[in-house]
Amino acid sequence: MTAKIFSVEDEEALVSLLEYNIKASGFKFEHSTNGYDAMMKLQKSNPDLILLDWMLPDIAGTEVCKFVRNNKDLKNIPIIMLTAKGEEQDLLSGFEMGCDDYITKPFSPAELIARIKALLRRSSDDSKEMILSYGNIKLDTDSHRVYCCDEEAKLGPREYRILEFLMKNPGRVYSRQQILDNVWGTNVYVTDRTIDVHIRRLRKALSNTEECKVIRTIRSSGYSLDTNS
Amino acid sequence: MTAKIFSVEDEEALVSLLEYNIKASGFKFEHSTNGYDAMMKLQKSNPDLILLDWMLPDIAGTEVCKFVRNNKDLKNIPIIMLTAKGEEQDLLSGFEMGCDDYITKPFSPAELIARIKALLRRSSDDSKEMILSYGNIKLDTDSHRVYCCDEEAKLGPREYRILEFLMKNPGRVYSRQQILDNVWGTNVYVTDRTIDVHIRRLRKALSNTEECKVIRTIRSSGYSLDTNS
DNA sequence: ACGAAATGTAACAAAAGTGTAACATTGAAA
DNA sequence: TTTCAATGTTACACTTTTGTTACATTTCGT
Repeated sequence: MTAKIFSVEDEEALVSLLEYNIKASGFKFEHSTNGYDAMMKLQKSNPDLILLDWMLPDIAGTEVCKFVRNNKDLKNIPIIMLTAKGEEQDLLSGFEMGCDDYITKPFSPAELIARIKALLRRSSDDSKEMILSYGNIKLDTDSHRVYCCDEEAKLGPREYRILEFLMKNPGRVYSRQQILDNVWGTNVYVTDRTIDVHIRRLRKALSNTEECKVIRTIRSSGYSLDTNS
Repeated sequence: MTAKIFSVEDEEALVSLLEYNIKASGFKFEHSTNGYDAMMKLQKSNPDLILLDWMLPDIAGTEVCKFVRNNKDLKNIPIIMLTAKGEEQDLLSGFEMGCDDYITKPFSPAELIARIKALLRRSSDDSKEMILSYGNIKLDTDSHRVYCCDEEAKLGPREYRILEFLMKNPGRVYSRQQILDNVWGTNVYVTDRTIDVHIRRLRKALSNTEECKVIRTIRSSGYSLDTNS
């Protein structure tokens, strides 16, 4: 039952850090030092989670990611990408490629382990493709499409992630800080007001009918997916 | 309630910078200028977070880190290490030692504070969802909704927090000062009479039926959640 | 019953929180 | 390159909440 983590990473020092911490947390550990080797080994290994460095000596992380997502045996394995600091632009392409989370180097093992556990938890109780739904809203995590009263709603990536996050616990109130931590990631400096604006955009996109107004404002606390009472 | 930050740092100028910014952000501040002193003081201090310079006059930061991690009372305290720029090697050893985050000198106070807050948030993740109930009153901390005789009661944020506080110990009498400290926070100066007004508003919002009148006044002592005798 | 202290009530102004639109920036696509 | 979509920030309007004050009412000891 112990999960297996597969890392694709060329920096030797980092590999031993990863191996040490991952094993210390009770997971199995395997790894490749380059992309082609990874693609070869992954088939046999069939791990529960992949740690993927975005900059590999041979090919880009995107390629490995694409390979995994196009392989029917591997496509549902969660991927955490490791990026160098300041390469924020990689993040979006990474998420578009189908990565589930990211972490910037250098990072704290505690945070990495926390993210690994979070992802494993998520992927174990989600069956591969999942359709979250609440009221008249449906969100397909597989195709990243959102339907509102049977019409497709067009959301930007950020709005999509916010909605996905809120839909995991309908009714629950999340503070702006919690939304930031979960959608943007920790150690990202963004004004609280930014969330208001994205909530506004989300509401606008989900305003086909009155029935669709499902984002509640809880003054001085945050937002939740709920009837507006 | 306010977190205590313990810094281990020998550069005097940096200490005052730290002290100023940390206090300005509402945290308590303590510090040592060397490793041995720190190890002595930490036991008694029991802070919520440690800021640890990696280069100390007497011993290496690793030693202090190791000491903390091996001490059962201190082992769960998050540690942020301060390193000089470009000493990537330190980072790895630091993380192996169990540090939770790092920051390179020189750093911006804003970033430091942000990281401190992020770590504190993570370590005190008290997202316990529960439904408090007393008599005909139900309070759902998850959705921040309050029901009185099965109807939803609309409370302002302050009233909500007062009720939540009172509901944690039904029957117990709290003085106005205790309510102030717990709902408003310490170091806030507000007239006692303000509480009377909020209690009034709370009662008004919870006045569906006679059954709902559950806030008792204890003359010259305070209020409690209780049957009105 | 009387007076003093404590509490209830209502009204008001200030402060805080939120909604909204407009703008600047950035990266990706054409 | 230009163009466009996504994003984050800011400014302003608007609403709700909040704390204070003044006055009414209650409680309690004498």
